Amino acid sequence: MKFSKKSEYGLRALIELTKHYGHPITRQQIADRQNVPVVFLEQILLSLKHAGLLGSTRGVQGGYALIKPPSKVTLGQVIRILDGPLAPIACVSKTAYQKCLDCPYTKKAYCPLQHVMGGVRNAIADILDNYSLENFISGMNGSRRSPMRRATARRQSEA
Amino acid sequence: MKFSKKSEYGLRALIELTKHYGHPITRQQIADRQNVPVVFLEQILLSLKHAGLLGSTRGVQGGYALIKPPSKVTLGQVIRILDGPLAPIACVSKTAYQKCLDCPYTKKAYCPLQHVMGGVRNAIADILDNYSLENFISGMNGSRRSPMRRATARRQSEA
DNA sequence: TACTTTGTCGACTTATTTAGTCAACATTAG
DNA sequence: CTAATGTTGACTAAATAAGTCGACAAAGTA
Repeated sequence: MKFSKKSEYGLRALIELTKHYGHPITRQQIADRQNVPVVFLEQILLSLKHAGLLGSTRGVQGGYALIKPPSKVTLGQVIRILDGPLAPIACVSKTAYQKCLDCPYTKKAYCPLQHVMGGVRNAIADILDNYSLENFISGMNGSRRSPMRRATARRQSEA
Repeated sequence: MKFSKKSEYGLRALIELTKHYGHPITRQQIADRQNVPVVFLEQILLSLKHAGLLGSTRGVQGGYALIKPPSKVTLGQVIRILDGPLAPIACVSKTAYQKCLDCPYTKKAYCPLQHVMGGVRNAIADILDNYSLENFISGMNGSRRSPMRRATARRQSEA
């Protein structure tokens, strides 16, 4: 149940890109500051570009830049681009539903696994789809006003 | 971010074992009813046995049986046995914490990724560690008295 | 123009994990 | 004894993850 390095690096790259919103920065700068392998990072940046989150300019003074407002990009979007659906099993995904072929329960409502995993999927998506890049970088300093609070305050105390 | 087939099959096997709590059933019966490859299932049952959840008797009339009360076994336990930690990144795991070596943020509190992923980990663990096998099989019929309700009712409506 | 800096693309490699399979063996009931 | 069952460890094949490489394209600068 882990996210891949791709997602991790991608999100870390977006920290830098969000900080520099409005100005392009090079892969090399991102790689250095976030300590990720530059040639692997390249792949990731390209994926994010093709998905419409980043723009790029070539040549001297070139680089990548975030082209969507940080408040409009959620971590859920980013992770889906780089890692695929959030759902722990395909038959409870809302963005990439797939019927599970070997499941012995014909009716959705009768499958205990689907029941509980649907809950897990929603819990994950509820956090990640409501957490923007703006929230993301502000979670870095001492601020406690991020939307995380609303979403997890109760749970934190129980877990 | 998926659970492996191992976890899925293991949980499905436990549906059968919980239904037959008190009496051993054979791998073959479990495999047939839950539609999983019998030789792969074997591995899984052994892991669950070594972890202390199942007992077994050999020979004719033998088989596997759940030896812990269904109300005392949580899905979180089972998944940790078969799939490892629930946390989406190792540095937020409570049961298998590992420092992330390439993270540029020296202080835990300053890492945005750790901040949000900690929330995700707690959301997942809160569901799975509070969901027992008893709840699991009762989620199968029309019952709406499972603890899932408390944990996810609000979230469901938002996601 | 030529050169340097940067991004673009596709193919390639390598390691790890997943999802199984197999064969030999141990135990128990009848 | 023997048939049914669990036990163990090694093995394999396919997929995925993680990362590399080389040739090329564009944009600015001398």
